[in-house]
Amino acid sequence: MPNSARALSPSLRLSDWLPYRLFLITAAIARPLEDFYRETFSLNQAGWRILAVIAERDGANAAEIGRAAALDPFAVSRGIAQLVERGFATRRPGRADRRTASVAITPRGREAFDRIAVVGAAIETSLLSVLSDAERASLDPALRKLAAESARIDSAGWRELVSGSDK
Amino acid sequence: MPNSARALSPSLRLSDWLPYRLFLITAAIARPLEDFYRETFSLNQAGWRILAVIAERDGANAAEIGRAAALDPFAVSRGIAQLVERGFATRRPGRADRRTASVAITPRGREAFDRIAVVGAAIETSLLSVLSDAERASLDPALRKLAAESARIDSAGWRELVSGSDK
DNA sequence: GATAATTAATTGCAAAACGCAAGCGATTTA
DNA sequence: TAAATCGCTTGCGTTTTGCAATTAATTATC
Repeated sequence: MPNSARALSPSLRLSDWLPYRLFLITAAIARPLEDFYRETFSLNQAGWRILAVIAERDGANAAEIGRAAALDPFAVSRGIAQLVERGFATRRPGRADRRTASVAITPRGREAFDRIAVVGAAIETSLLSVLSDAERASLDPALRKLAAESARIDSAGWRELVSGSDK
Repeated sequence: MPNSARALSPSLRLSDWLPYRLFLITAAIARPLEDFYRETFSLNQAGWRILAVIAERDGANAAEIGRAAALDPFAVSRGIAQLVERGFATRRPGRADRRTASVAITPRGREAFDRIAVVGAAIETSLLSVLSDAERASLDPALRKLAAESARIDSAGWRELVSGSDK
């Protein structure tokens, strides 16, 4: 293949581009859920994500939360402050290393999480209901691989992508 | 099934929850690309998304751009302003209806798009390379269906999700 | 075992992004 | 032709972000 073909059009066909398609789906899903927890509990996205993390991993520290919720340390710190303010979480110094924060969910926080989770579960059910069994079955491992590869891409940074033909 | 079972634990297992998994992948992919176009062309997310839309659909108006890029009219208007300021696009009144804006990409804008598209294409290639042929084949229709269903969920709003067992 | 270096997390502040009311032509409807 | 509507933009107050600097705790060095 003459390389002029590529030079003429790297031509991302936007509507076919995988990251774009994932983005549109993710954005459409997130919107109604966000409306719900904002109106109902005055939580912002970071607050909700952190709440969800500590609902599953009670007592996590800020670094763990950040990793699980894709938030930088600043956002985590502010998000925790919001949850504490709402009475949804408590923050105490970690047992072993007192530089770390141990963030625990409160009963009120658990209650809020459960109510948001109902909506979240309904969204997931709706989504899965339009897929065939075969699609559902192959989606899981595919997403698992995509998660691993996207994490690699993220940590490697764009320079790796732009320099020579990788791999 | 006694409804107490459900009341006890709607228990979203966060790490298995489809919207969460999609979100993590999308966020990880978006980060390095955003770093690239921010550092290289001083574009923000909205600017890049609009640029990508007009690269494919030259002369689109604000409403079309908004739909394709998941942006509200305010964000579209400001994003266009940013592109015009950078010399990447021009804004003129529409031919038929002069209330609408016709946004065209300039040669400089095309050039910037092509350079960003190279990085974007590399990301996609990387992602697809970790999937088997079978996974790649079933991913496309699955995402198509998920896109349709997520759009429906979005436009219906959260009230539909929380009220009675839907469908 | 004092001191320097590193780490985890937070705070303060300036810059950027956002939400929304109001505005302005252009067009459609009555 | 007057009123209503539409497509888009602007202004402005609020919120969110990004980052430097800070604090407190821990680890490494001599």
